[in-house]
Amino acid sequence: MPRQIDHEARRSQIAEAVCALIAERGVEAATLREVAARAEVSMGAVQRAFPKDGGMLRFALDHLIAEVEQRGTERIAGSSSARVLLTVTLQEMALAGTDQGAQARVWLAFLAHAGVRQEFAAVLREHHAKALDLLVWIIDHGRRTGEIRAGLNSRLEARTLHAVVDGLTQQVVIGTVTAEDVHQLLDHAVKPLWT
Amino acid sequence: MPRQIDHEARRSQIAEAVCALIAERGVEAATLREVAARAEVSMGAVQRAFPKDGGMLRFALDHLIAEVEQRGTERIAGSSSARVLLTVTLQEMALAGTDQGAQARVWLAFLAHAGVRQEFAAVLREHHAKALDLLVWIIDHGRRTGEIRAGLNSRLEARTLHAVVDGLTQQVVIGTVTAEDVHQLLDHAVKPLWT
Amino acid sequence: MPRQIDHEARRSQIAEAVCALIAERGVEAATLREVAARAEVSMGAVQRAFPKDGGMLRFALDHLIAEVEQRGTERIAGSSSARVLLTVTLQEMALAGTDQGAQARVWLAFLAHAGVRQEFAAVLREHHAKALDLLVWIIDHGRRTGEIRAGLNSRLEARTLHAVVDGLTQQVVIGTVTAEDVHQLLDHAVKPLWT
Amino acid sequence: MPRQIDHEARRSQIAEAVCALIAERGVEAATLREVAARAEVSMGAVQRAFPKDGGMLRFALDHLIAEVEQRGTERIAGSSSARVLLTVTLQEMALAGTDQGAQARVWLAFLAHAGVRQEFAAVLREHHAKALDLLVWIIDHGRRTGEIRAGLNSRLEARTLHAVVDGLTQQVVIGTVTAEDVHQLLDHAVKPLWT
DNA sequence: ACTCACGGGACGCCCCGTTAGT
DNA sequence: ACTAACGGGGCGTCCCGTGAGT
Repeated sequence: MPRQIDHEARRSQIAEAVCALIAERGVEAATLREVAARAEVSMGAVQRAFPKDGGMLRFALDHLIAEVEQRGTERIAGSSSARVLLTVTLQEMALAGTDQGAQARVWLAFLAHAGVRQEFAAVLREHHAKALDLLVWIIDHGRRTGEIRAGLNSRLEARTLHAVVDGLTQQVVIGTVTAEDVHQLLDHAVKPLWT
Repeated sequence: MPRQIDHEARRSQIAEAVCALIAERGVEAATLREVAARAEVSMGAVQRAFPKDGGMLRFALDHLIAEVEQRGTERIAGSSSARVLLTVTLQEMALAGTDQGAQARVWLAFLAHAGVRQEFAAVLREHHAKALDLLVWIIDHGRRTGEIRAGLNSRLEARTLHAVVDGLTQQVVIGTVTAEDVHQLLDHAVKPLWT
Repeated sequence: MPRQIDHEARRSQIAEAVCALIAERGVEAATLREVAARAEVSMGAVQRAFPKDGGMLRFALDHLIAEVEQRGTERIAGSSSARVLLTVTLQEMALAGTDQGAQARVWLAFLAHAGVRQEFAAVLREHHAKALDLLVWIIDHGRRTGEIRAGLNSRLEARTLHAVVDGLTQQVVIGTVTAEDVHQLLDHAVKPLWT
Repeated sequence: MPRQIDHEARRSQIAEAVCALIAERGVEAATLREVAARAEVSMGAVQRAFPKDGGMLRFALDHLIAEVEQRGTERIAGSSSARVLLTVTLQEMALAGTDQGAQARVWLAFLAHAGVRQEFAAVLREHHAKALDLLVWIIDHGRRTGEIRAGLNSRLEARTLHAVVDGLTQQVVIGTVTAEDVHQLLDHAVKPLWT
């Protein structure tokens, strides 16, 4: 079924274009024409890939999430230290890497979009839950390894940390923090957890 | 002098309409026509109030910020306890009140918009700085009153707390936390500060 | 009744403005606002002077015609030579004077307008008839003085000459003839008449 | 190739509509919307045919000129008699045919427009020169065939005749002459030329 | 008498998603 | 599979004539 593979690749290619467009000019700029031009593909091809217009945006969000998750997964691969796991995960979640400005902007764009379109909020909630679970798991893991203090509510800590990274993403976008600041602030935020 | 009009009131009225529209359908829905209809005003009146279209959005943001700031100011009026000051301020900053869902959505919309339009980012940065300074001041105040532990970097703490409230605003919008959750999480986040 | 006089002066002043506007930007530019601004008068004053908008244009046409006629009258005053009378009259009718470019343009504008608005055509017809009668009278006068050949149909000659000057006005406007050319062509056109 | 369209035909169709509109309500009535409606075409189609609005009017003028020229060419086809050539040509130039009232009005409208818009004046000048050359050629031809008297300045005669027809066009528009009058006047105007 | 503000209609333009015809 | 052409909705803008209020 070779066609299917091409199809998926095409969708990814388009999703990239969508994200690029959103990063540059906002969600509303992700129109059929613009996307086709940016992806260097014919308009017809885009429509074939995404019969419904909304589907395109939706897929782009999924694509973005997958991208972020994979990037995080890669960076923590092989680590068993809770400290490393937690630090790296939070950094990745904050989208504060020097090459992630666009991603952060796109993320925020989707977030705002979710305020207005239910289905996107649902996707975001799902991702949020997954990320939260990961943090909880890491904290629990740290407790087991002794790196993290016992006697704290791991879910509560995870939620707080998640809030921090989300807040930092915003600051990255408006430009009040640098990647370095983010690292420093995250270090400070997790400090109370270490034994 | 002919027909006298309170221009500022008119602008505020329009700004309200703009925010309502953004809350419901996003920044892009805040077109001249829609705004005029929503504000129950003629299109011509809107244009007279805001000769340049961009000015309207910009003013709406200023209006929103002023609204939020005033609401915060009112709620902390008369308090001298750092604990109360800090708690209330953070709650207000998080826009988590049960009647603030719309405000939170609008805020996020502007945030996303700022990712794409420099001038909005500047406004947001300015507000951010102001809020941060307020937090720093409160923390320092708490230190003076002995409510807050000495030996901590108040700016660092303030930045962290600010990040937390920003993150919580997001969660309010996508619907993963309730107002109550926010209060609880904020309490937890500030706990390390108290003596 | 001093008020009435002022009123008439005001109307003339406005008519001048109307003509200036038409000369520069066409009939459609003669709006209430533009006229008021150009005449350095308040909009209200213009409306008081011309309750109906159409009346303004109409008056301006009358004004223009009066202007042209007076100018012609002045230039032929005192002449009894048919040759002079005819030559000067034709020159004036052609609106080819070096300072009459604007007048010619306005004239053509009204002409075109008359193609679309009956009442203006009527005014123009009336003026046309008057001018024609004048030419006939001059020719007959010339015959009586012996300057002009007998045995020609004066009305026919007058109509032809009128057509010539009208055509020349057009050429003045589009810029294919100079004032000098006009004089030369008119001389040539009347040559067959002289004894 | 997708849907094939004869662009030139479309443009002509639109030009017709433009002329019809101008004939009825003046140049200013030739707006995108009106033209589209009159040509029974969508606004988008008009814009595709004439990306710049000004181009539409300009093309309409070219179209009108071509129409007039072609009509003249057809009527003189096959004639070698200078008398016929000249008479017919002048009649056509005067736009005095019973079915040419609209054309005459449109012509005048463009003429007035040219007083205000340089580029139209240029087109008109060009057409004027061409028509003049034709008249000169016919007169010279008549001299060669002996139909027209020698010893006259053909250019001067041509210019005079041109002025006459232009003037007659005006009179057609304001309604002071009939088609018959025009023929009679033209006959009279050319009489001096015949041997 | 004057002027600011008004409501609104129409303008040119942009560009959207779709369709029809290779 | 591709794309030119489509119909059209909606944008911001302009500015008109009118009227309410000094």
